[in-house]
Amino acid sequence: MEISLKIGVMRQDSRLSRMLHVLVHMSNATHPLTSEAIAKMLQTNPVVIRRTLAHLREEGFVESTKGHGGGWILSRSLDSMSLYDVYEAIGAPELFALGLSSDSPTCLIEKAANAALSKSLRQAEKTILSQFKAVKLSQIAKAARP
Amino acid sequence: MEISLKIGVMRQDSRLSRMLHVLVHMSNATHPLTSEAIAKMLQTNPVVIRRTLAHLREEGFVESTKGHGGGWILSRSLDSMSLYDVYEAIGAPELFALGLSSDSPTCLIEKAANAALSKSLRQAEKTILSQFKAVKLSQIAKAARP
DNA sequence: CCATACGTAACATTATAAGTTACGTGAAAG
DNA sequence: CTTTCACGTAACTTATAATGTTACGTATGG
Repeated sequence: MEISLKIGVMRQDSRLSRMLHVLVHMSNATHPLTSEAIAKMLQTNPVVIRRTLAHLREEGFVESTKGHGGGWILSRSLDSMSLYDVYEAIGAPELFALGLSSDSPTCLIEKAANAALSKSLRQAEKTILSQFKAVKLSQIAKAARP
Repeated sequence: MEISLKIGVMRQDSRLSRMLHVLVHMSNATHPLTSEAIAKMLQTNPVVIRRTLAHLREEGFVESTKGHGGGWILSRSLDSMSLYDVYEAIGAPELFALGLSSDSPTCLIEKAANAALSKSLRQAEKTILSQFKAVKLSQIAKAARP
């Protein structure tokens, strides 16, 4: 008898969540963290880690070094990084799962329906992004201390 | 030579958008609208229409009749239906494309990161849903009149 | 020179909305 | 009563993007 719990498969983009997690770990580390070690933390694959962290490196949030003793380190303080910064760094992925029926509808009704919907979503986007800007990673680190 | 424009494929859930569109059309119609006619409006397949409208029927927003002259009609006024009502009727689908890394993290840092993220998202959810509640379909219909 | 660790291309997997096919049921037209 | 229409629904396929995996190249420290 096999008791295999199929753990909640994510169909949503979890990169932001993962990067927040990693960055705080990095700030606690005294040595560079290897992709493999990070992958173990996040229960995923080293290549996935490298891929996503590469974006953060491009934005100057982390640095990577090769070879012995290499890995990933923070290049800025958690206090200088907001949730928004990380979100932007990974490419500002789509926030919403709801979409419009058509890009450029000719039907007036469709236009009006899309307008109503996107007005609400734009408003919510403002809410999210302003909250993202208001949260520094240092706050997360602080909240994680027992 | 074939010039086939691959029109923007939606990877997001467009059911809400589509249903808003359909319902307003229904309110203007003097006869029941067939799934096929609706599918043509929305540039999709009749079965997709029946599937989604079935939810609205269960909630008492529309009725369907079979056979000659059959199709879909509104059973309530657009003025009595909010965007939120439709959203709920189709099953209150996931609003956000961003997800958390794990359902029940044991890592304190992961917990803190997820908490920060979901706090923002919950706030945004409130924004969206309260806006959905504030918009009646009759407003969309009105906005669509030239 | 060898082990380590990132860089990256190429490919496989997965989940879900969406699309499609097929056939059943019921109702109106004749 | 038979035909046609239109919904009801099961079963299957498709599409897409994040995710996962394999493989190999490159740089670095010992």
